[in-house]
Amino acid sequence: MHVVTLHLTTRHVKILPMTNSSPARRRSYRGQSPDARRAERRQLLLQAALEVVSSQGYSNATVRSLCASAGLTERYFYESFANREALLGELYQQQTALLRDAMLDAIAAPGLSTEQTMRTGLSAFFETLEKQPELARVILFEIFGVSKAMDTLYYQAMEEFAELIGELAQVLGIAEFSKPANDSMIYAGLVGAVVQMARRWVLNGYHESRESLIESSVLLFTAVSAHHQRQSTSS
Amino acid sequence: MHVVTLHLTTRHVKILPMTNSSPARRRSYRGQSPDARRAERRQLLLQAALEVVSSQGYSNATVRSLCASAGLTERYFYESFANREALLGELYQQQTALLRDAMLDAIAAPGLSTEQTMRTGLSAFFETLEKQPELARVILFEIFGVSKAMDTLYYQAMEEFAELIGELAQVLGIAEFSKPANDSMIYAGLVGAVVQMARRWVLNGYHESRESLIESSVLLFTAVSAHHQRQSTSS
DNA sequence: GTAAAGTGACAACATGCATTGTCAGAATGG
DNA sequence: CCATTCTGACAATGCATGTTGTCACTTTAC
Repeated sequence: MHVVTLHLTTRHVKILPMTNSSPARRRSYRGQSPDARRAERRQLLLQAALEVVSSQGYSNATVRSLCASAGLTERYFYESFANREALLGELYQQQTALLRDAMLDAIAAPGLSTEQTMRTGLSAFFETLEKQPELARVILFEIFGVSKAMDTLYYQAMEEFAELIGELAQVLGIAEFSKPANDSMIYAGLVGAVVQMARRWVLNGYHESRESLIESSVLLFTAVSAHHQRQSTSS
Repeated sequence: MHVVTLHLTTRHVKILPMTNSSPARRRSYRGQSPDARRAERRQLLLQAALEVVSSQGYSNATVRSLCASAGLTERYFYESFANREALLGELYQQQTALLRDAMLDAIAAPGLSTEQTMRTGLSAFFETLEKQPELARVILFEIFGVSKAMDTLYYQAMEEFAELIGELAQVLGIAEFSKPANDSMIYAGLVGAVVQMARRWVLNGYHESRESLIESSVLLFTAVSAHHQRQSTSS
């Protein structure tokens, strides 16, 4: 349903060692094929990661605790993931995709004005964070300082959101600011602003109303948009 | 020289065990008093932390590596800091204070207009980050995910910067936005925007010119400021 | 000169963790 | 029924680290 595609296809698939002599046929178990069982275990681990990381933090999300939460043993962890970091990366990309798709689906509605598009997208952003607090914690807080690879994932995600805003700006006809300023830098700044608002919101236990958050963030966007229009008409 | 004072006086001072029977007189060494030597070692450790953390990351800043970089042994580490985290916290607050004071000193110049104040403060911000890349790495990147306490320090610092902007906004007469929006939330957003721009800048190896960064961030501030003035005059 | 404080190198201990390996028992297919 | 696969519990290994302790040596004070 969404337009922008991501390049996040680095799934870890372990090649099972299999001797050629004995075919080692794979059985179905509990009425499920081997692949189905494996996929189910993988999902259990991802769900456990969401729970443990969002509640205990990344550093406490040890392989043991993750497996305990998933009701599985360590062996099945390494069946689906090369290591702890791989699971966390997968989790982050999964949750980021959820948030992104929610926003893209929201602004895909036809016939929206410029401000309506901003408001709809930002509304979906904050609504997702409010209704899925575990997602919020993972995306906004627990991703940091895990590893270089995870940091890279985070900055890529920020850049993607900034690029998305840039594309929208072009479509909506508010791109290209005055020369000394840098368009993509401004989009990055807007993303940083909204994310910082969201962090503050979550950190305060969602004390403010979602409406307030939406209005505050829309104000930033409209201010920048209006500022641009004034500049281009006055020159 | 700066106005805003921080409440960061949680220095760790270890009480040396001292038997009452033998006075255990403390000697001067290498022409320095015991306190001077201790202070020097403490500074060596802070300097080492800046170097190691900015270049190797926090997780690689082990007690051993920190001591090796400082040319001291583990004993002197625990003489000045209760643990690894204490040193990191001290380092972060030290570097944050450097950045904050640079900005406060810059905008303390008398007779600045609203936009000049914004530009001067932001200019000092980016200039400090450019001329002290180790400070930039520690403040913008390596602080994350270290511990709950460090996260709290970070969010406090962000909040302080937001409050500073709020105070400036009041002095400059651009405070109080329309009701549904939240003033302090908008200030927090502006801080998040500038910080995100700075991260992107550092991450790209300071590829863009500092001027470009300043203009982009000033544009955000002036856009919000102008938007506010239009709103208050039109109502 | 000498006793005590200061120093530096490094061992020792405890801990926690990722990752791999073992093994007995349960479930399956034929 | 029975060989094989699958599963779960958990031991074993290896590694890195924080933190404390030891000890020989150096410098100071008197």
